[in-house]
Amino acid sequence: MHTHKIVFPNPAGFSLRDTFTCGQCFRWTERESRWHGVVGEQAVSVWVEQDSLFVEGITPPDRKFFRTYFDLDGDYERYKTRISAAHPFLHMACAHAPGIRILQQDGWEALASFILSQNNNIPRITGIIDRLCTYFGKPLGNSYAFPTAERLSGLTIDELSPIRAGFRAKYLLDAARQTVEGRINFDRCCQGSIKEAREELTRIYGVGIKVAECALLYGFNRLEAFPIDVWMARAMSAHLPEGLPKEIADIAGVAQQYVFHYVRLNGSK
DNA sequence: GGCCAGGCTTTTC
DNA sequence: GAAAAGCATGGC
Repeated sequence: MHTHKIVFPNPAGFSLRDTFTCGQCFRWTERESRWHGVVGEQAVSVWVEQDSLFVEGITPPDRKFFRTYFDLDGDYERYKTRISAAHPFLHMACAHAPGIRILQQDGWEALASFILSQNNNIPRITGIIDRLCTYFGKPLGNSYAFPTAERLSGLTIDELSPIRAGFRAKYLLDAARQTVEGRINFDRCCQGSIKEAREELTRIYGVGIKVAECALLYGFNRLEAFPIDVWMARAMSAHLPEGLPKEIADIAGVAQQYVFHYVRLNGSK
């Protein structure tokens, strides 16, 4: 089958595995040393060879889109330097930080995904989202797009039951309906103050601070968002009881990702 | 079988 | 207001 391929210089230390499995996204799987996923309506495979990052699809992958998606213009060396300097514990977390980059995912997809993440574990979240896409997403060859808010907004709880989301189904439907009705201002999530952005999202039934912060960090390019889940809460009380140093408030989300990864691997001690 | 998982809403004190 | 219960599901 004929395919199209684009190539980027691979950023130093960038790890697809760490980036895709660190809990920020749920739709990438590894097969035969390549990562397969759907972004928007593009089903692609991605891999690293020597110093190059390849993105391949049936249709030509949009170069600018993927440059943004992988945050290839983000200076992660600079982020690590600043975060390391802010606190000894952060210095250690950075020293163990693998090549994670914060993906710039679609806002609606990130919002919906993290609504489904609450009081749940990553393997099961992945399963629910996989079923959600298979049942309700637009078919794309062998895979499916993430379903639109429009599609989901017309469903009932019963119709959503095959995805086995449990009590989260009603939250997802409220998010879809409010989005379609124009009650959630996505521009404000991207460009308003972080407080305004939070208010915009927590208007949704079932969206609290944690889910809002995740959606903002992963889906709305807000690096200052700082999600605190049970893992982060343990790490913060053990190592940063005074809170995150304010001089890195603008990149708190990046620090969060390194700490989250560190404590999941090593425990909070 | 109890506990936990990238929590939030509702109820109760 | 703070604390606890209830919520669906599945892996361990």
